[in-house]
Amino acid sequence: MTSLSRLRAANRRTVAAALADGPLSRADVARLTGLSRTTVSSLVGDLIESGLVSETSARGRPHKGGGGRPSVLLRLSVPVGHVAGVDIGHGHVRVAVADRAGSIVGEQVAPVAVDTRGTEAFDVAARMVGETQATTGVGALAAVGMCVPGPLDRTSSRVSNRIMPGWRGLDPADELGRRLGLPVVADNDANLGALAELGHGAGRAAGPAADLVYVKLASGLGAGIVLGGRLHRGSSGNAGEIGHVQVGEDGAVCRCGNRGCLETLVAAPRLVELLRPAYDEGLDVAQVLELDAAGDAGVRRVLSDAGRAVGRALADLATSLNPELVVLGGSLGRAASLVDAVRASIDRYAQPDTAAALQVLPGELGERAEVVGAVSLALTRASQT
Amino acid sequence: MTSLSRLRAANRRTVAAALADGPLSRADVARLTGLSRTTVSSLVGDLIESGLVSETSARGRPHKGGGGRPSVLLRLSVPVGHVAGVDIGHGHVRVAVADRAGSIVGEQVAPVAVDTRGTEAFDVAARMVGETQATTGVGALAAVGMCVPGPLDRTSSRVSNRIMPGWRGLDPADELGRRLGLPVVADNDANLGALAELGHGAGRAAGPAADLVYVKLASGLGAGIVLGGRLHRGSSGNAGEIGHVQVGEDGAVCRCGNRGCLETLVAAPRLVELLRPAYDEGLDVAQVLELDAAGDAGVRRVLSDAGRAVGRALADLATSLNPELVVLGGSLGRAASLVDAVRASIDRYAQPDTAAALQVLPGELGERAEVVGAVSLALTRASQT
DNA sequence: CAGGTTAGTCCCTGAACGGGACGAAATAGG
DNA sequence: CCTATTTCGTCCCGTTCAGGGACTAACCTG
Repeated sequence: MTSLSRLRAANRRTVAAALADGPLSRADVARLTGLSRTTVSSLVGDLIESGLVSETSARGRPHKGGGGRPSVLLRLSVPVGHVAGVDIGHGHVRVAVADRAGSIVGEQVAPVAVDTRGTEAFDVAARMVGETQATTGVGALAAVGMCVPGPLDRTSSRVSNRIMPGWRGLDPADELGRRLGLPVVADNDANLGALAELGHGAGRAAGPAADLVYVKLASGLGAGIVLGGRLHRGSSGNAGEIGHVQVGEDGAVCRCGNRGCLETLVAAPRLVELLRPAYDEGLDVAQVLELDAAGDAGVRRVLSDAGRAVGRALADLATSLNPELVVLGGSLGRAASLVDAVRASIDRYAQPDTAAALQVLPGELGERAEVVGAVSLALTRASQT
Repeated sequence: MTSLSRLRAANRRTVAAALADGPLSRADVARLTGLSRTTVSSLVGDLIESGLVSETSARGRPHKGGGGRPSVLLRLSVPVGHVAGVDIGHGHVRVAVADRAGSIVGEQVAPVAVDTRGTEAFDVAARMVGETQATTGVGALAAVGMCVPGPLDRTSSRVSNRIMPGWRGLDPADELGRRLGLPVVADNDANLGALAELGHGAGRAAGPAADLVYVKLASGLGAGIVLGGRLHRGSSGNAGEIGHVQVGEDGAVCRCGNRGCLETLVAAPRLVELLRPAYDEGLDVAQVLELDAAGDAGVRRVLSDAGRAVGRALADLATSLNPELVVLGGSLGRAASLVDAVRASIDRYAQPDTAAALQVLPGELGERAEVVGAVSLALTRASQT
């Protein structure tokens, strides 16, 4: 690859990036990119030839309104083919198939006891991908993104620590890739949730270079940290383990081996257990959320205590990072009293200027955040080929 | 600027970057950069003409050892001219003048009660820059970097909050720039300390894309956070305010307006005050460090208590960011019992995998870190013109 | 219908990279 | 000592790329 052809390739990408925002004419692209109309015309010719861009039948208005030849609007062609996203959680497997524009055309969920069944989840996931492909009539997949419920080692991409008992030392992307015969990329749930909310959820408005902390409150507690629009993974891939911040010298022993981890106080199963004596024997998270919405005092108390604890940890993190947005995701992320308590706790404990500049929002994607993030990951991978 | 001339400029920078590592021949540069010998020759011609590169008198060995025309070694010319760094601390002003290679040729310190005297520090700093210039026989300066003891607003570059009573709403770079008639760039002490230790101190070995947290323990407590080799400033420029993490509900009232800030427990003046009743009436930080080195039990107790508190906050931050290195700077950063306590506290409270992958080192630059960072900032600025 | 305006294209120039040939400067070997 | 060989650096020239100017296309206004 010569330096000159690299320049042309870079300019092609510049043009494609300009077109990503919306349908534009060649003249618009020239104005936006600073390239000459001649060059843009040539580059667009290349892009049309390689099928990445197409002319629409619609005509645009001339730039300055008045009379003049109308422009031909261009748009990025949605590349043919599809991708899949797989979300393996602690108690479920969720699969989505999407076209190359990111629109999900088919989705499927199944409850699976992932924690106790070792690698069975990969078999289930592979089967579900095939089924979803079949029911939606989709052909071969270009790539698969995958969500893993725990941190991955940055260099080996293996499951690094004690969080998933049956998976230690496993390379999940490789496991699923072997079963599907497809390229698979994996990342953890909080990171993918962060990507999803940044691109398609509560963080959309914050712009692509935002500093955002996504917190997943569900059976565990983890954070995905986006700084300058890019995921921060940490030097060994363990960044965002906010659930293992210590909040008490003599707290419960955590699955990570420490004592007093925040997660042991606020994980969803623990909250349900706290409430169960006073409510139904079969109380579950969905009912807790309903009770909270209905204003039940006991539930509110428990959720706002949890929110206060999480907010306390987030306040310290915000004081150090000064992000512009915190998104609360996971099954508990939409509980109003929890969100309110997080906000209050941040206002109380974070550095005042930082707290004033910080937005706290519930996630918009709910339990689908991870699979949407997995689809994004797959799209990124697919566009690299 | 056309796209084609931009390409040449980029290649010029590539060549210059290759030469930054050490003296190389044109052929070496071609092999390293992937550019052709012809192109490299042409680019080097440009660079020599503009004075950025020069041929050395030394001759290199041919690439594969054996016979062959010996190569002419090239090196980056140190650009003519000088820059200055100014460090305005709470009780002193320090000025350094350096050549364009970053070697400091003259340095000066004076005690100034900056906190209480408003903008007088700028007059003093301007005078000291002039004096240092005169005594070292240096001509006009290309740029000045400046260290401010508190956070700057990211957009307005003004002093944003209540930390410096006499400076509120001031634009320090503008103040000093007006007095000197020179371009001045400002940043806060922790950020500049981080840059200095990363480039010329304890972080040298970590590589240029490291994740590093520099903690300044002195009359205040702040952190400079470097992620992927770049300073993280936060959405409004308040990142790194680790001194204002809350450690006690009913702690002392802090200058930031909150109660129970970590800074109120571990700032150097507070530690000295704690110790004074048991020691000399005129006890100061330097003596405390001596007593610590000599093994004095009382001092060790106080310093390790402080280290434990700081380590506690750093452990939480590390659990979230998973950095590879923490550098302890500021006047207290070299106190062995404090460093040990920080290390122990991180091992105790941080997520175990993260703690295992994390190095904790005392700063190598001591109280000169800020001025070295200010010089770096000035060099960056000067190379942009 | 004529004049004005904007979009897109064609042709050509100037700029940049890189391949090949060539002289320069050393070593190795006879 | 002389020649063959090897590597370095440069010169010449072809290829590729961006962009300016002229030209055509397509539409609006009066």
